[in-house]
Amino acid sequence: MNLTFRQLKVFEVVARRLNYTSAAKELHLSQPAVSMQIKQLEEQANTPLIEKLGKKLYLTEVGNEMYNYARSTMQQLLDLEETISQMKSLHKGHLKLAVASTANHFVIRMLARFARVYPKISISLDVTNRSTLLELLEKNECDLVVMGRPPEGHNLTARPFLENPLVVVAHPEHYLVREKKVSLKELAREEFVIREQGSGTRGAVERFFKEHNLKFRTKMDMSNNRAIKHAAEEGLGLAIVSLHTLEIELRAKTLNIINVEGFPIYRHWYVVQREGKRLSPIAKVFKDYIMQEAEGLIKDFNLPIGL
Amino acid sequence: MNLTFRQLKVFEVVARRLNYTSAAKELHLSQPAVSMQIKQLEEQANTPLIEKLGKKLYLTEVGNEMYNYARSTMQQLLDLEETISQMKSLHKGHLKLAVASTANHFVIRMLARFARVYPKISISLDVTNRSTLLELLEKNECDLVVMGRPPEGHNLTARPFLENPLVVVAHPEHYLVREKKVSLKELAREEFVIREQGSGTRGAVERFFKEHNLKFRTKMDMSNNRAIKHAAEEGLGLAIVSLHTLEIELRAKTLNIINVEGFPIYRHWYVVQREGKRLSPIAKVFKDYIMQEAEGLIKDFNLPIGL
DNA sequence: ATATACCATAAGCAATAGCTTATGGTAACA
DNA sequence: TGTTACCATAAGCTATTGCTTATGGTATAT
Repeated sequence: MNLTFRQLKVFEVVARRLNYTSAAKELHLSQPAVSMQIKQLEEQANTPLIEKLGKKLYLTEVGNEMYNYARSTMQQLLDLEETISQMKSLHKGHLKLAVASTANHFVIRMLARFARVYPKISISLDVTNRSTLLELLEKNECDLVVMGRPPEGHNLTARPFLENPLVVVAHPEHYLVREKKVSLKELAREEFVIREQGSGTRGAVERFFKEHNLKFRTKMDMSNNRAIKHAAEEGLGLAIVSLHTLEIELRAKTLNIINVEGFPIYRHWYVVQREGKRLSPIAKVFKDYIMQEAEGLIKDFNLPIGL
Repeated sequence: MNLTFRQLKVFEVVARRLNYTSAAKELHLSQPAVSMQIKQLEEQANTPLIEKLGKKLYLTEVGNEMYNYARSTMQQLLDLEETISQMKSLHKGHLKLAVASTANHFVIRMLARFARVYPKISISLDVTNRSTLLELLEKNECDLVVMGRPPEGHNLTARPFLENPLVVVAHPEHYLVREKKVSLKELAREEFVIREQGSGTRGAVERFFKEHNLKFRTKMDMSNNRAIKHAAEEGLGLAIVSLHTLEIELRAKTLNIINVEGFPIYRHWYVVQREGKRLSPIAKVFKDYIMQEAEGLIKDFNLPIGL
């Protein structure tokens, strides 16, 4: 059976009005055009759908079934159109994000504002490490990723949208905290608690030390940012972390920033997507949103760090 | 939006396989044919449905919605086909009947057997009086009617299928019951309990008396057949009823048939439909069924009446 | 670097979908 | 009995559909 939506539409009108001529008017067609559509539909169904007794039209039993089908199908089509149109107009839809652990804090802050503007969209947020992020991009399992500078050669498009200052922190009683200016040489004598090998932060710090021909000594490395800060609080070593993750600790004065020569190391946060990826409407809007708003939002919660 | 079933079908395969070439094979088409259908569907939706990242295909968010829609719609179409095919093959369907009150008894008996043969069909049975039956036919609100001879000039097709003997009954103690043969003259001295004016039975009886130049005196008329018989049982008068309605009373010996000259009056039951009415398959079968089986079925429960 | 697998695009062609106008037939109605 | 309202059918026309084959581009794998 090879129906057309046209046949169903015309049949729906005829079945409703039980009158070809007035159906033709409603459809802005000639009366024979209607007759033909019905005839074709009857040929497809291989059974009469409408019967004429005297002057009046009646639906046959099969015709009645077809009428139900026509209405149901056309309603479904309307629903689909509605859904698509909502998706396009961003009133609905799903946004799949993934962010580096370190970016979690301020991305969530931005998401909260964004979600208030588009209340009907739903969001998946995966907070994970760098290699998993790259994997997600690879498998096209998310729309956008927020992370540090991605490696070359993965067919990724990355746009920096926010500075990511790395600072050195220690617990308040650390002797370097009192120093007005700490040289790199002094710093290099310390031991550090820092993110694991392969993380963006770790890479940047190691490069920084290498550039200055200094040795970087790690006391401990961990994949959990909170744990790193906690270790620093406990005096296990100095920590080098993104300023954006320090809000609470600075407020609570459980950690202090050390004013080191050459610091903060300015890295950047990037919005990353697969090259050639056609973003969903909502993803496109979110990307624009963070590109524009990031600076302002961060300022709102940045604390004076005296640098 | 003006989709075609073809587009949906092709899209369904592509969305399922996420591979144009293999979809083309499944559909026995060339690969460009598939590309074009998808392209057209995307034009209709005015948004991409499938995206290619590297070598792999992915559904966009809207594409996923469309996929759900396509599957649902195609499933509905299958259901419709199934329903129609069942209707055609008589495994399903609805039979709308109406019968004269007097015919109720044996029609139900036939229906019971019929329903056993076609267990999945449903039946509406309207038991009502003659004028309502004609109205139902007029409005095409039933497939078939079983009644006495219908009047001319209603554009009806009527076929007699069963004799309908009208007999005179009285309660067992009535003095005429004992008579071997009662003349019409004797009968005419009696008063009768009978169906209302306009009913088939009443018409036939009045015509019968008129033909024999006798006066027909009614004691009481009622539209309910059971009430008529009950009145006769109570001795209110003689009743003239269809033999087919007497099974229980004869068995129970609460009424006796009086052997009157010229009785039974042989009338007929007719299957009636609107002229030109296209019967549904199941109605057609039922009509054939009662034309063939009526005699045999009636014999099964006819009682000897000693005529 | 080359081969391979896959999709997009273009050109061309036959079938038909989808109308239109004109006309004919029939039931209802006055 | 003619008139009216309605549906069916026929003829004819155009735009579109739905393919095909040929070809080109690109990401991945070797």
